[in-house]
Amino acid sequence: MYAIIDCDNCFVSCERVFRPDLEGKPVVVLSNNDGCVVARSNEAKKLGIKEGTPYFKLADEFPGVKIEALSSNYTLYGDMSARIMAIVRMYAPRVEVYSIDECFCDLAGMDQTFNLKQWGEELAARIRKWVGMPVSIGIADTKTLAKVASRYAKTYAGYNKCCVIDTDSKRRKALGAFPVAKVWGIGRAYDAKLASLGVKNALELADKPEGWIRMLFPLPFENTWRELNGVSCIDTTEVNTKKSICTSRSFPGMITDRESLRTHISNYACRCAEKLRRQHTVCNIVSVFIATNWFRKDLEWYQGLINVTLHTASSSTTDLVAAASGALDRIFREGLNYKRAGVIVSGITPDSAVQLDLFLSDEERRKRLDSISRTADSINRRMGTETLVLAAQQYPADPKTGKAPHFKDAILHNLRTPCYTTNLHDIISVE
DNA sequence: TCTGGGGTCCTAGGACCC
DNA sequence: TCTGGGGTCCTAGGACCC
Repeated sequence: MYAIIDCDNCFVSCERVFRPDLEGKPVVVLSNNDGCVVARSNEAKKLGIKEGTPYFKLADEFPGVKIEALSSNYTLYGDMSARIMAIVRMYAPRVEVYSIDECFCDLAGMDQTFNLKQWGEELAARIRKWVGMPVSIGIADTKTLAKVASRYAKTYAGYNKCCVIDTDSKRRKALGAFPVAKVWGIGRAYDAKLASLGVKNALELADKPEGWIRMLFPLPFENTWRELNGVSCIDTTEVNTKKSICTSRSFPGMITDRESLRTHISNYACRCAEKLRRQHTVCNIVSVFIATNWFRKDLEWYQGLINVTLHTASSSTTDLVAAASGALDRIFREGLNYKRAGVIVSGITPDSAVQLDLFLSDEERRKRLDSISRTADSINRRMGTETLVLAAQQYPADPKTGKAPHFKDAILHNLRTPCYTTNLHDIISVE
């Protein structure tokens, strides 16, 4: 059996823990640059606010409605998430953190010893009490069915935050009332195709013969179909080393000059290098992309993407920044208004097994990797991010203050809330 | 004026090899 | 009229997830 523990409206709920005045109100949390809605409270969902709605359109679409909007505060959400996962680990031996707001537990063996319904209700109550986060728990034979169960737990108060699907009759009943579009692994495109084939609910899909699935759908879809029929086939082993790492941003305004773009790209490459080192890996492909504003139909649309192969796999900031900077020059076009850029690293392998560069001694490589990047990592960990940066990462100084702005300030967060749990200055005082 | 960021896997098609 | 068979690698793009 598997359990999924899923936070209810995660980002909004994190904010409400420290802002109880937001209870019962329509609340949304916004993406970077306060761009669009990424999380909604139940009240906001009820109003009909869709995920992904641009913030600037909210006022037009909902005139006269008071909607509380907040910038996203990932430091807060990450810390709350870690606390929740720590509690889950007290309740189950094998926990797979699937995303910031949900995790799977492999309950093999526990189903004989525990009353799973009671176990889930207790866990949900404990998380609510200790962290303040409402969670919904689904338990079933497969992850896909557990997801179905968790949605029932979320929707109907009668389940007391935990729904268990442990018999075939319960499975059929649950799937029969479940729209196929809400099944984990079925998105817009598959839903449209299934609708055209006359399949509306999850049970109708589960009851189709295997040959029908194989003929009409690609491989991964078959796993979803199996899981709906109670055959577990979505891997449970947690993948903790990523196969590709991306750092990208949209700019609050538009950028036309190459050197500003280079500063941003250098910062993205640096972030990628840090992420590589954190998972003890190196990469040998560095990709850079730049793009103009897709939404501005009045301006020329351009997207440039290029891959650069490194002679020696590396996670060194200097190597990656140099590669990304050179790549930028090959795709940059004069006279355009750039809105978005990013760096992707791939070809990722463990840093213990690096193919040596013919022209670089092992000692030299180690020196580069360890002495510079690792030292910078430890200084930045101790003194705060961006205490030590490459000159290439430095933004031009503000003429008024004489200080160079930080990378993390290049994004708008006008509605940001405090880092209640991770910054001493932000701790709430109660009078 | 203002439209996010970070991942996974699979497939189709083209260039090239023998 | 009729133009093989079997690979690899790369790129671009599409599907999905959060």
